[in-house]
Amino acid sequence: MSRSQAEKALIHEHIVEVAAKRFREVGLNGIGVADVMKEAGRTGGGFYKHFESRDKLVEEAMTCAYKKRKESAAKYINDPSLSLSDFVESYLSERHINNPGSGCAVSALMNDVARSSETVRALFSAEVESQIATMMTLLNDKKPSETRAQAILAICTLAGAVGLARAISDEDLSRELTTVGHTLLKALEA
Amino acid sequence: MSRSQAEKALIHEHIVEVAAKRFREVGLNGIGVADVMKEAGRTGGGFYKHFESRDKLVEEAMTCAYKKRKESAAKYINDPSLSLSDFVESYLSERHINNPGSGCAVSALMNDVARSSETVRALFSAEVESQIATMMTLLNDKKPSETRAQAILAICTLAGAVGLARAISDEDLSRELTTVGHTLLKALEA
DNA sequence: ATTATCTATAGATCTATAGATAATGC
DNA sequence: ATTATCTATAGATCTATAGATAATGC
Repeated sequence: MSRSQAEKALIHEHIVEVAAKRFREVGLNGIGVADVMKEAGRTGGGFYKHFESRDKLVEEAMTCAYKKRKESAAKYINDPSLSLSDFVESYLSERHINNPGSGCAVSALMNDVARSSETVRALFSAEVESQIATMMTLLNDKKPSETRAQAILAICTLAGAVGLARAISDEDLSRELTTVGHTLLKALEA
Repeated sequence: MSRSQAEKALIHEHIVEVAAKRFREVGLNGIGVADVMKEAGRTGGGFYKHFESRDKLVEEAMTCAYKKRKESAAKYINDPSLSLSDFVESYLSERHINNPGSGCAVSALMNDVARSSETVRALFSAEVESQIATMMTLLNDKKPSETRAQAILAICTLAGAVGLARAISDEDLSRELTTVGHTLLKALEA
């Protein structure tokens, strides 16, 4: 019934990954610890040998979601054949809109985070700062003095568009919102 | 102990107003019906003589929040001394960021709505469509063919900025995000 | 008589803990 | 012996309902 410490670490990581996915799908209060454990293939009672509290799971899950997102954003910086417009297209894609569980936690959970602990909000702040840095790298700065302001415009627009597109039931309007990428790119070129 | 039907209607309206405020502050699942009743000066048990279910309260509260927001947006359209930049400044003001309970329900609850019923999402869709129309009126269209795209850019940017600014714990970064208004207005003028 | 509100509570769900079980690791 | 996991449950909270109470309105 018991496991080795190495196995426990893998199980711990798996629980965090399941939570990171489910929290983005149903919100930070949308699933209980017993169900997260169940979906990770464990029983609810074992939870508190892995986490001090539910809040700690939320913190680890957010950190996990941010880390995975950074890894996926890195390819747009490292691959010279990919540019800002590819990133924007991917961020506003139907695939991203329809799969919050594997997508950007910033657009999926900003409202939840606004009502969360200082710790969760601090992790979120660091992630937004990191996303601004990534965006600044993707903007090949014609006007260096405006690069940061442009990066902030891009992030607010993208996060807003995805958040709104997911909330809207009218599929045509939802799709229309994602065309904001073209308007944004035009505005950044000007 | 009982009240007249006229009084009941006033009480009903007051319960909806309390819910509209509290839902925007703590999320659609952040407060129970008993506490809403208590804050409206009633006891929890009377709730179901006013609403068929908790979901119905959410629907009425969202409708109420949208209606009040439309009234407040109307003055930017009707008063010729107020322009788009005044609206943007007000939307991104510290006052709006710090008071979600009396602010725009779209930026405060988009993530919650994305996980809600078809009815709630349909009400949200109509509100976004209405905000696009308002924004189009505020944009004195130099290029009419692009007015709608520009309105969508503005709404995504503003909703995103307010959502992010509320979630971020770093006050300097939060304030910096609200300067996106200048970048947006410049982009719309170009 | 009807009904708006109140008190009380059933039933479901959630966080966290206690104690039992069975494998690890010195 | 230690510990990772399991079963079971205490205590809190939430939606919804039942029955009592007291005012309205024909």
